[in-house]
Amino acid sequence: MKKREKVTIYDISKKLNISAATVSRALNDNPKISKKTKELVAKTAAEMNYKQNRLALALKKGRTNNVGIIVPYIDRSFFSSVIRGIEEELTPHGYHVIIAQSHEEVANEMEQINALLNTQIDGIFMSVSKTTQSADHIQKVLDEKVPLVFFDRKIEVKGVSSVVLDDFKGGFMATSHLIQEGCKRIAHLSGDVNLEIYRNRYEGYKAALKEHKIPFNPSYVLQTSSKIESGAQAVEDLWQLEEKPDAIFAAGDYAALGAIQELKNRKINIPQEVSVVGFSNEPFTKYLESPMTSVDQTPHLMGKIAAQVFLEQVNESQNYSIEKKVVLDPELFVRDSSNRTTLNLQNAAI
Amino acid sequence: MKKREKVTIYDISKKLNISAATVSRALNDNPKISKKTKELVAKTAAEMNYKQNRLALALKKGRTNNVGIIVPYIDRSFFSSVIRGIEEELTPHGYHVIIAQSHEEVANEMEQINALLNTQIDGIFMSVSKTTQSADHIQKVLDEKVPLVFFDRKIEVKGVSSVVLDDFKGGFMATSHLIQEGCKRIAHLSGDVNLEIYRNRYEGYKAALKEHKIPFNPSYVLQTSSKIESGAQAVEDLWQLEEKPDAIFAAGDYAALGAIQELKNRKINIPQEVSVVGFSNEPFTKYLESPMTSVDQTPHLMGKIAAQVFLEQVNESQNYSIEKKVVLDPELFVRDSSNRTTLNLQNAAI
DNA sequence: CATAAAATTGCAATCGATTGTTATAATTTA
DNA sequence: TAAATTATAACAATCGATTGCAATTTTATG
Repeated sequence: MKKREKVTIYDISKKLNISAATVSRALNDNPKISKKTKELVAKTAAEMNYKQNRLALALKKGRTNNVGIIVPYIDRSFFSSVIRGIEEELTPHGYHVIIAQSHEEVANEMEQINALLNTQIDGIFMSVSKTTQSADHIQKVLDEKVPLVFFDRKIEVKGVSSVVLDDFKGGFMATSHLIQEGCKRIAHLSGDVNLEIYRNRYEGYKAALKEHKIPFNPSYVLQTSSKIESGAQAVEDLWQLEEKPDAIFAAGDYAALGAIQELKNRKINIPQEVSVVGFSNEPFTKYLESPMTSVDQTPHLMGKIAAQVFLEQVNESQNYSIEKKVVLDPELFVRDSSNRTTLNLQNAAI
Repeated sequence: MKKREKVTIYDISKKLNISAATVSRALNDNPKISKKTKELVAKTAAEMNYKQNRLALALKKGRTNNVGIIVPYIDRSFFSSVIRGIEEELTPHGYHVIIAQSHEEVANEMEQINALLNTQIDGIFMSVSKTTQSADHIQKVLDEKVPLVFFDRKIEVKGVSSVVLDDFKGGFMATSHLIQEGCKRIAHLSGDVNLEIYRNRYEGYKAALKEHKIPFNPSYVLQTSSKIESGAQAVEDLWQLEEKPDAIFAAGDYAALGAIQELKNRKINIPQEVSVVGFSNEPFTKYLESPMTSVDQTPHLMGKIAAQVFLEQVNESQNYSIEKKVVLDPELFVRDSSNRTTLNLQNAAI
């Protein structure tokens, strides 16, 4: 078993008795090289099965054509879809995508950032962890003049571009929808308020109530995690109240699912007695026997746009200080869990 | 806005009036360097915020500490879980994980392989696409002596390690379970027989029938895709038969879901009249109002083990020809869609 | 045919770190 | 105190490709 032996431009240059510089230029279609030489080099390179060593190129050019993506967990539907979007947008441009997980811990986030910076990536995409508060570690990225693009979860850092969902609007749409379906006492399961996205959904919820002159009742707002049990627990708590809610808008699909399960336990009809809307449009929502209404975050598109923002940034060459904020529109997928109107129509039709 | 200026060992060497070689050795704790110098260098490096350029290192050492993973789609639950497993196992060893998608096309698979080889990755993990037949492009990887590990979907290539599920056993377990639940006429939705995994599940199905002396009925076997509609269509077809099945074992969860939906359409009780078992244990299966029985492929573990196999391989230094075949045990998650026994107990209890 | 102009190609430095070999300084021994 | 050892550190080549500048060859012009 021979050792791996790679063919270099020097091997080609020796074989043809020309300089490596000429080989390099020929392969790069440099106008200073004659057609004959170019063809000869191309042919020989092919024969010798030459492959450009992109490592050497990267060292010389100072660009690796690798970008890093840091997310809490890669196997979460939302994140893997964003990653897919980024990969599909960047691959045609010759970039490779390196993924890293923070496991929702700032400490890991910092380590991953450092590790990525050491490998000389050309850019970083990230969605901050729940525990991220300060921007100190982010600053290091900026100090190295590495383009950074936040997606979905961001923190405010001057000079950093971001692509996020209009979570306020998402919350507003979801709540307005419930109001239009005739709900008056809408509870909200809010998710981790440490994250801006959840705060915005909450604000959207409040704004929708206000617009429709529905009084805001603080006891209808519970903070939940993204766990199913948390949603079930919330229903238990809510049902201790005198005035039970007639709708639940959860800032996450899992909490919404937990709520639905607990409501079913209590033999409460969905959506007639209580309508439920989730957030994220997780794949499972549409496969439920009675599918769940949810706000879609267009993750694939988010990834693609984040990639485009990055590309714009690297193409503006020297000026790395451009800051672009993209806000995507959410999309409400109305399904059985909140669809009183259509349901009535259906019933009427029967 | 100054240009990005990185600190190199030369900057340190100039500042301290020593050679770059000494700086390098000092940083690497080489015994030939005095303690004083080491401390001085370490201190200065920290002060100057020096970061080792792993690119230069990689060029010198011939190792990038990057590995590539090629999967059909990264946002499929199974694959993203495997990727997570690989990432978590390799990150502590200083490796970075580059991901690439084949979109189920050999052509893309080849391109991605070439692109990865050009970037000089240290290894490749892959799950072949449905359209992959020949091993020509795989051979290129071996020719370059790059360690390759197949996971889940593989093709037979000498010298390549693999980590797969015991799909035969999975099919056998699923079918045996149905038989134990009292089913006699078990249909099978087989998935793309071009892939070994589906052929194995099918074989497992047949073996279980045989073991329990249940006659094999070819008209109970339909080839489906991994689409929901495909499963629904299969039920339509099966219900044309004289003797309707009393159970369905689908080689994929989506086909199983489609089957369940169509059965419900036809007001057929699950599991009493027809029991259903899927394969993959997709997240949605357990969130269905009546959760679906499915065979779990332990993707996270599969990723971790694939990573371990890779690590063993690179540590065996020169000998790249070791070939390791790991076969993981599937796990059957019995849920409502096939659980007649417990259901009866429950009913009895009421 | 000589010379200027244009077209090709080669030389050598560079990117940043590593490492075998050699040189210098410090320490020990006679 | 001089010679022999040993401990430190410097030199220079290397990994593979790129590129400014110089050199050479070819073609054009007078």
